Amino acid sequence: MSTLSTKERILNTTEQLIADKGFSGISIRKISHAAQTNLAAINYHFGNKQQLINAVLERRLNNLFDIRQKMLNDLNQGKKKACVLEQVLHAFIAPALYMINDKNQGGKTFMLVLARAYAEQGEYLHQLMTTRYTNTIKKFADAIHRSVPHLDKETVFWRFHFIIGSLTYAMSDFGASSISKQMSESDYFNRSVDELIQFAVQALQA
Amino acid sequence: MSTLSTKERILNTTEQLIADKGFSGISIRKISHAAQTNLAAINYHFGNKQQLINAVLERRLNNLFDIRQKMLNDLNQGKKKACVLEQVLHAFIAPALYMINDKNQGGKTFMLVLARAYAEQGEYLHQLMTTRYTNTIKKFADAIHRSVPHLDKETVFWRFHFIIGSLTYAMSDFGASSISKQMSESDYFNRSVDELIQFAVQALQA
DNA sequence: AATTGTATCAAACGAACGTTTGAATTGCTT
DNA sequence: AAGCAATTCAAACGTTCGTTTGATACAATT
Repeated sequence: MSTLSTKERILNTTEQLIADKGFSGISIRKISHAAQTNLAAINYHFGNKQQLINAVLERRLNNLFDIRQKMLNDLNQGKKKACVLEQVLHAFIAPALYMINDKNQGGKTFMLVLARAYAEQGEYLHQLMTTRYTNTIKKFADAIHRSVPHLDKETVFWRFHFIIGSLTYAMSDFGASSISKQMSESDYFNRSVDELIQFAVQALQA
Repeated sequence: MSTLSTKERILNTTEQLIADKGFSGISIRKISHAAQTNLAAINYHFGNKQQLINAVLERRLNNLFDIRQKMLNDLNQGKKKACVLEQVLHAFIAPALYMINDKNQGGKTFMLVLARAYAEQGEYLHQLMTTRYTNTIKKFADAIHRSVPHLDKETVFWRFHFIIGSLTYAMSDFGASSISKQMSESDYFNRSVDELIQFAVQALQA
């Protein structure tokens, strides 16, 4: 427990509090108390509140997009032309949903954080997508288009957009886990990945 | 302008401010000032801040679900057995997106409010869906299932869920309107409705 | 005209907020 | 052991927040 540095403890605690209470439900006072540190420690380590929030988001997003990029690269390694739609979508969707099972990191917690961030930190996320992660996103859009060449580029763009929406919404529900309590949690995850990918495949194959 | 009652002015102003700044960006001080009324008037008319927010959400949602229910009823009137998937989805999706063009009401504004509410007022929305609007939602799920009887009920449930996610995400983007500025606004809306419905149809027809 | 209920207003309340400051404490290097 | 930088801490700053209060203005009814 206490092997974690103060900085890491603040990051983890902030992530958990955002997941529980939302961005509007946190304060650096609550965070510092829950992280068992001092009020000023947050400003010392992160500057101010917004920079702390940014750090929480970027820590996980960097990891998520790294994994996505890696999985897409592995797909393209064998054949450069042919792209199986199902595999491309899997490389995009699965890392997001499987972060949840990563017990070492608070993956499930971050799913809720990310879903909330789409509404409450939209500007900052949009900025990230159009700068740091834009290359990866473009590569995925290209790969999808290559796998369904009969669709025009604009339609692919729209549907990829809708799929991202479905994924975001699904992630949000995982945190809330408001439906179908009859399954075990891991069954629910696996089923979600399959259903979401099948959903996306069906939506893209006209 | 001033023909509106103070109560209506407060509702409209609150809606606009939430769309602009998010739920965490509003205060009853800012609202009362922007609505050109007094601080205490809000508590007088609505009780407290949360009840004001609830009133903003319910005013539009009641209208939205009324229209959805009506359109579904019109579909079922002719034939009771056969349901065309495309029409059912249209009855669900179109009212949400066409609220945007309703200039009399601040439809477009509310789209942003609703998208934000999914993340920031999740508990209250979920409560609304499982109480006041549950009948309408069930009827849509049934109608969809009847139109794709070859899919098992659980798959339909999942995919309907994903479609709601896509719709929510799309609505959120309308407010932000961050993409494809080349089209006119109404063209963009109409294109969105068509693309989203086609997307949903494709996703549901295995 | 007097009365009654509705609506608006300025003022004040305590609480919680983000940030800053300067002193204490720790951990590492010399 | 001394010195130095990195870290932690208690305390305070000014601001903003939601809510309450009691007085005032308005409208409708008797």
